[in-house]
Amino acid sequence: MAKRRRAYFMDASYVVKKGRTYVALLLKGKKVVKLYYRYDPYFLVDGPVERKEEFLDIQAQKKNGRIASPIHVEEAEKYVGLEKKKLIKLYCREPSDVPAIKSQIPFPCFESSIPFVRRFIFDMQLSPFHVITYEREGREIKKIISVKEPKEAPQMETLSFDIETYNPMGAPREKKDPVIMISYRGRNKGVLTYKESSREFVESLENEKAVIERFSEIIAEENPDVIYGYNSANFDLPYLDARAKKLNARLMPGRFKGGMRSLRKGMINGYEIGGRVHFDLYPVMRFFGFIGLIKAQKFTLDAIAEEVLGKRKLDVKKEDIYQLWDQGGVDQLADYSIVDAELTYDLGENFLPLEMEMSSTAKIPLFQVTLSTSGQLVENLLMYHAAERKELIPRRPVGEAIYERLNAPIQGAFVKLPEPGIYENIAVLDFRGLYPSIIVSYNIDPGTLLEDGGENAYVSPTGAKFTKEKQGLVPVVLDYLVDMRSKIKSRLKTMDRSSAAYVKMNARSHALKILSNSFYGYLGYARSRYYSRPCAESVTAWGRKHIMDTIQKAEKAGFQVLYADTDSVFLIYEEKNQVRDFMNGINDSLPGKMELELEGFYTRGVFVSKKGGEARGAKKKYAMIEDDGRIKIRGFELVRRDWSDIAKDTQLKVLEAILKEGSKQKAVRIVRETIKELEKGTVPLEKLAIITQLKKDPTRYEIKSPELSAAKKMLKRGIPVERGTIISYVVGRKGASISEKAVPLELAEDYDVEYYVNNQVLPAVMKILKELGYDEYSMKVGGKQKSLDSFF
DNA sequence: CACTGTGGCCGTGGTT
DNA sequence: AACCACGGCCAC
Repeated sequence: MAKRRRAYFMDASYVVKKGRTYVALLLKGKKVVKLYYRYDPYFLVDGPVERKEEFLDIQAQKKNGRIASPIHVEEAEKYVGLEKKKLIKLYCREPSDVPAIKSQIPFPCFESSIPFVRRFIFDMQLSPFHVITYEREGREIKKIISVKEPKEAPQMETLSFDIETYNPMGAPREKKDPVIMISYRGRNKGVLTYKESSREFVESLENEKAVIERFSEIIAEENPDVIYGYNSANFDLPYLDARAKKLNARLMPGRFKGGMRSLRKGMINGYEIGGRVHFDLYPVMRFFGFIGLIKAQKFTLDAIAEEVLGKRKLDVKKEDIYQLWDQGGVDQLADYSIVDAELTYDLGENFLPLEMEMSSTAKIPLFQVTLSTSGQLVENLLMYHAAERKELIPRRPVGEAIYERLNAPIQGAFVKLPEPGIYENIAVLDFRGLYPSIIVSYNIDPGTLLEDGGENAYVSPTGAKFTKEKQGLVPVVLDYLVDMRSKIKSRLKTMDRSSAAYVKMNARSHALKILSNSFYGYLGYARSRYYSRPCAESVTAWGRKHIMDTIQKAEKAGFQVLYADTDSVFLIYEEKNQVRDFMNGINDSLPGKMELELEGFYTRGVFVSKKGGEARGAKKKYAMIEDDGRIKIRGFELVRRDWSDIAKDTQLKVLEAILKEGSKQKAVRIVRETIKELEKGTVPLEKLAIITQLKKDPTRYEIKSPELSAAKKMLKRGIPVERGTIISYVVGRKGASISEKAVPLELAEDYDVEYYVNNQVLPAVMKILKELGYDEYSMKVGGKQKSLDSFF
């Protein structure tokens, strides 16, 4: 007797039982359950449809020696561009049969490399965290009746954890060095260890094995849906796993007896916990840093917690941990450990709503979303909607095709050269979501691109034509995302900012923005299934056309156009209403979803010249002050992490003196004072650190550089350095070249005054002070400025 | 192997 | 001194 039930769809995996494939769905209703759905994997063949039965005779040998054959064949019809196409649909016994059978087929195969669980999500049109209504018999789902967006998000149970290890040699060795503490924070919080402590939150157990087993019990008691860690996929979980094996300890962090499994997903390492979501904050923070959502100098827990939460870790050095453990510092260590678990928990709670929205928007289960790149999110969403529209999903490019794409870059945006100087009354107009709005308005899609002819079409400045007859996949999906976001944004304005609903909707708005901003890049991404050079070229060509038209019209209307970059124009105005009238006029002439917006009015702004000298202005470098006193700074050294704080702080003070107070005397005084302090030799080393990431493995560099030289000094001291490590270095006094002088911050003892004056502070401020008529000499010896002309 | 795209600035160490 | 390649980070 079938029972009808409703539950949130949380995650899915698959199992093969008695030679048949079952999708295992993780569902959350009153309780969390795991139920099974019979579903056969399949793929498509572009071959002779009338002889489809012959494909059933294929016998393919798998890697494990077993023979695989298709179990069923049928005809399928799919759209390819604007045409319909007949294909052969071959069903297989289990997912691992697909590549084997495919390799025996002498015709083009499609949709064979889509992971089976994703395939199921597409075909059933599931969304993570949506509510499904289904009929079940025993542990089996017989039918999925509906998938609906719930009014309320599921209440997620969460738990964070962190481990401390004994580390007399610096880095702990998993064969020898024990786990000495495990801290956690969920509904309860605490620290597990095997020495005595006076802290009430510490639970002292008999030995390391008991600590690990007690941790398993705690997880079972708390029963979290999500387990947070910080770098836990690379360190904590593999380490715990290795120790548990060595000690023969029972480590069962999963549900339904699910184990742990390490997996590589592109460049990112993941560690799966069966039946729960392992949410490692570290790769997610890297991703958010990469797309500019968070701004952090480093991606350590300490740095991110400070940036995001305004909280710091306790001050215990990693290399001192074993000494604290040995020398009666268990209480101190426990305090340190529990703060780590709490910070990780707070970060997790902070980012969980956004990741859940990314998950349900991109149709990728949460664990996978935490390991996904922008390209994978867009690709998955497009495949999901391609399945919905019965469109054939294009294959991923391989080999030579990728290199061809990489070797043929696409012309990008237009940037207008600014005239250096100090200006007053600047208005900034910009196109809202320029590239997405172009894609939607001109129906740009690989499938709407017309080969030749075609009457009813948009013609791009490159000559490419896009039909107006049928809306393409990319424009449809993008239109939906952009439209939903604008609706959510207006709803948000009426909502109580502290409510759970607001947090969720705000996260969704963010998720939609991240996704929609990635579509253009994905069209030009060499490894994209939907790569299209004509499409990507048309997007930027239309972008250049619209911004240049706007500049031309602004000049015709009597404005001086100071600067423009991609989607924005900077005008010098006399009356604000003239700017608004001009903008309205432009908007009347724009097609579809395109819109020019007023970004803001600025009372004063600085544009500087390029380093090379001359009067040529520098692009992408300016500072402006708004009517309300807020300062907007772009491109200057002070927004870059690879400049020292002493240079950045001085540059900021100089800009403020000029923009806020209009006082060049004050600006000069600030520079002279900074130089004096540097010469005294009393500036703290932290203010002199230059932060740079090693993007390659340290052995693979062709050239010498200060950061590489500092990295080598770290390696010599046994501090690990690898691709991706972020190096902080100070230029010291010992050595001939700058590289030789570069010393990692933690080993630095002194600094080179000359370097910090001539290569850091002065270059940063002189660009600005040059616009006021000063030269370098006058900064150092306190002489008079070259020119007495006053700007203000 | 590689993190959606192109345009742009600039430091460092090297060559001419 | 002028110029270049490499490499990193930022604007959009």
